[in-house]
Amino acid sequence: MTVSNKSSAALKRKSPGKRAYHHGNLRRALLDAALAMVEKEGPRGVSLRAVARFAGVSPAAPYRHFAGKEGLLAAVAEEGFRALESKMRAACGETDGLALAEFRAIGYAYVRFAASNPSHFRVMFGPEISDKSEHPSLREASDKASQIIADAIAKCQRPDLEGGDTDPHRLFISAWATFHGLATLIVDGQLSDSVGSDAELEALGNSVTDVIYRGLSFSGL
Amino acid sequence: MTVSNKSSAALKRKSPGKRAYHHGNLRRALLDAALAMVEKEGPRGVSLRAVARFAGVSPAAPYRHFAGKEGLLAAVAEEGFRALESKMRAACGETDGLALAEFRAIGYAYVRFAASNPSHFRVMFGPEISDKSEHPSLREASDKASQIIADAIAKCQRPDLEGGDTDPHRLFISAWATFHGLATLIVDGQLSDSVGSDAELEALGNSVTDVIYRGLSFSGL
DNA sequence: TGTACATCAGTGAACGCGCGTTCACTGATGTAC
DNA sequence: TGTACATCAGTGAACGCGCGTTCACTGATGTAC
Repeated sequence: MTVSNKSSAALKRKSPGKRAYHHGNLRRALLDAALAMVEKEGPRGVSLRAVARFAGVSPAAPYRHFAGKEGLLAAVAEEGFRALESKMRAACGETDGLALAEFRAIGYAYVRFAASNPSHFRVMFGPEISDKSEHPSLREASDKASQIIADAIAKCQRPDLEGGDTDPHRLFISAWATFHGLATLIVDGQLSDSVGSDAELEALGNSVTDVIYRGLSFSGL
Repeated sequence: MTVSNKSSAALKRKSPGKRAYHHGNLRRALLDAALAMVEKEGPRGVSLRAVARFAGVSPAAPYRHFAGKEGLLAAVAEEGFRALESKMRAACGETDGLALAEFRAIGYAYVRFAASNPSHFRVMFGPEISDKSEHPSLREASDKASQIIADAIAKCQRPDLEGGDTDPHRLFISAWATFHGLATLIVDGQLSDSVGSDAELEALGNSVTDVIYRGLSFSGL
């Protein structure tokens, strides 16, 4: 996280003690700093000045890389959605390819992503970015991540089963809501009594994913 | 919401045009103002000065009624938990008393509360109140509300069924996470495409509650 | 290889602003006699 | 019923602060010749 991201070229040029005028990879450093501050204060507590200070740079420097405060947060969120997408894809790939296994892997990946990256998660779903449509690449990243869940549901579809709601969009939302709810409760610390360890998180994640999968099994899936 | 809460005695005393030195029910007015501002800006965007301004009162006046900004927000949250509890109880009371019906009624009441009172919901679960244990009456209100869900789950318990996780606490969390997830997605506007109308909200609420109930039916409930 | 120069990524001072909280105060209220 | 007075719920000015953003600037970089 706080690893120096200076290019090796930059490292060769400078003696390590001396502060460089050019940072090397300020954009990356600002994103990391923003994440660190979200962790401490929550998304609304982030100030651009503090992020710059944290990165060891003047208050005006971030404007070379982002349109402003909201631009920085949108970039953080976008990065988060991309990471979430790749985690879900990876989890999917580790299964035997059965629809059920994929579904469970995706749900658990979603929850684990939130638990391991609470700052990202908060920015991704928080109210700080007032209008996502003003950040098209963010919107795109977010859509691609949702699509994975929707696809997994579609893949589970078994029209031979009966009973319950069969509207695929509502079933998608049911699944998403469950993953998202557990993720949110964890990130907001509402379950700190119940998820002290990784093992407990896993037990809980599996249990919840089980329940929702079984619920969906009745609904034409 | 913005109804005047002056006591009738106060109204008798003053001609309506004249600004009273004493407000009459400033505490109530400040809570309402805070809610209105959360609606617009999110919980972190609330400022005590703006709340006072909104209530037509000087910046120092709120300190007669609350310890400070966090005190005000804690009072808002506490009020929210009490309202949620009473909604869930009322919804429960309208059923025929069967465990299943109660469970569904409670879940739907939870989601509808969030959809109708997004400001309250955000403050109740947001990170603004850094440490709930510093506000004992808030904690108490929150615990009483959770207990209703936990009790409903316990009432559903049917030890004759087999399969799946049977830890009651994890099952409680599964149910809560699902209700909470749907509520959160709605409040954060993630589902604005899907829940334009009350009818759609009801369909979705029922669908999700169904899914989770059916999932739980497999788990010793 | 050396040099002139355009471009880029920073600086740091300054702007106007709204914030939370404290303070001495004052006007209204209600109660004891 | 009238009045003195304690209490209460407000006022408004002031404090020090950190914020987002703009601005003219300067030092570093890399490229063309």
